[in-house]
Amino acid sequence: MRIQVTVDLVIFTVHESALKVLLVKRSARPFKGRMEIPGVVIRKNESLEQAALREMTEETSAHQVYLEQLYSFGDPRRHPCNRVVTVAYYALLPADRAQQVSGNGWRNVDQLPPLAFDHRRIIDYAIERLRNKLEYSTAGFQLLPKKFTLSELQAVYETILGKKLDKRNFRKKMNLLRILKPLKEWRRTGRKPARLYMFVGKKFEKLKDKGILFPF
Amino acid sequence: MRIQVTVDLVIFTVHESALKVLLVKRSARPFKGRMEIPGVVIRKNESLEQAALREMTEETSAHQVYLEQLYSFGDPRRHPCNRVVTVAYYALLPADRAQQVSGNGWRNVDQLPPLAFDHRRIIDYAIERLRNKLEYSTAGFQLLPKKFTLSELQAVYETILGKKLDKRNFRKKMNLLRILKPLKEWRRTGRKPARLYMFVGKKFEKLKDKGILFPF
DNA sequence: ACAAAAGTGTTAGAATTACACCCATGG
DNA sequence: CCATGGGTGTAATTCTAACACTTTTGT
Repeated sequence: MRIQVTVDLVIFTVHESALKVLLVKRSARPFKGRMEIPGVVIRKNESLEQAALREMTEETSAHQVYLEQLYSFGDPRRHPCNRVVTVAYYALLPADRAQQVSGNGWRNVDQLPPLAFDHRRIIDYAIERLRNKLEYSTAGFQLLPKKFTLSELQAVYETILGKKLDKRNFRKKMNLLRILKPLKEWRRTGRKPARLYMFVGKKFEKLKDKGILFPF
Repeated sequence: MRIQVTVDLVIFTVHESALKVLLVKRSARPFKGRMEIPGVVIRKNESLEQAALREMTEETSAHQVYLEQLYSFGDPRRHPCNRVVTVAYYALLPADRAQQVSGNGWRNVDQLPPLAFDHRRIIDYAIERLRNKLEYSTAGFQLLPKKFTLSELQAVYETILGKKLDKRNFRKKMNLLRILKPLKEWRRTGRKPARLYMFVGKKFEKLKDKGILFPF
């Protein structure tokens, strides 16, 4: 039977204390003119992940990003005309690199416009996954530039989890984890200069496997 | 481009202190004669989940089972002839109902024969997911009959996690969770009769959302 | 009476949580 | 000199993990 397989991408970033996703405007029917998340039809000789990376690069020019398969959506009525099964991925783009993305596609996840297909549901599902992932992995670091302050890191956690965290407990925990390297550099944007840190763990490390959990 | 979409099923059960998966023998090429996990090509008007349920019923005659999407595998070389993207699901079949499955397809996950395609990898991935799921959900209960003893429940946990648990701590935790209803029935298979319990939580409840975690 | 599995509490250590003040800088 | 965000420690509580003996039954 004739089925089209696509890969759709929920690309997250955090900016100005808000979790944002990258949307693009549909130029074809159906849903012409509506916003949607970026997607591609997979090619003959590429894997699902390769297709996701290809689309990621096309939309953001970004390489080396955190990218993870989210879920596959295959309801026969999700596309009004054809039968399209989509394998959704989500990606985390550091704030500094998100600024370089051309166009103006970043939308606050709390203020999404009507979207094409079931893309709203896909985004909702991705947010849920991201929240969970934050607690037992180092995904949060993938949303920050290479060098960042502890306040910036905490702000990412607070934004995604949607709640305030205690500054001292947060820092204590980060110290314990031993995945941050303090640099001899300070950021002088606010009043008192803030120390910069680098993430030094492995990119996709599961902290749970080491018996470590973020207790937030 | 022409792609076939299938749904493959990793069906788990626990029997005689071993985690088992249901395998079937391939009757068609390629890999004719090898064992594989059950799979179906999706039909025009069914969703992915419906296809998974259809195959589940076909193989086990079981309804009302725990079924969850696992991951989608789409490497262009995973099928030697065609391009096949498979959406893998995994299911948990209670021990008593697993005995009623015709044929002799249950294999210990520690002693898997060579499998067709990338099915070995799919099973390995499903095991990993199941282990994780056990810790923050009530998935473990789905592998037991409606009524069960605490020792049987503990055995399921020990089997899947691959390690011994402390009996008193295990029971203390189960008490705290308040998801077990003690019955006025006892099982008289061993020496001292063991009290039977029923699971009374919601089927797919995420205990984490209630701030509850299995600490094993 | 003995073997086998059922059942039951306590305690030490670890992790989590709540909480308040001083510091360095720019304006 | 003051407003702003950076930075730091302790104590109470909760959770986890280690540990051994008694009970009940069938043989």
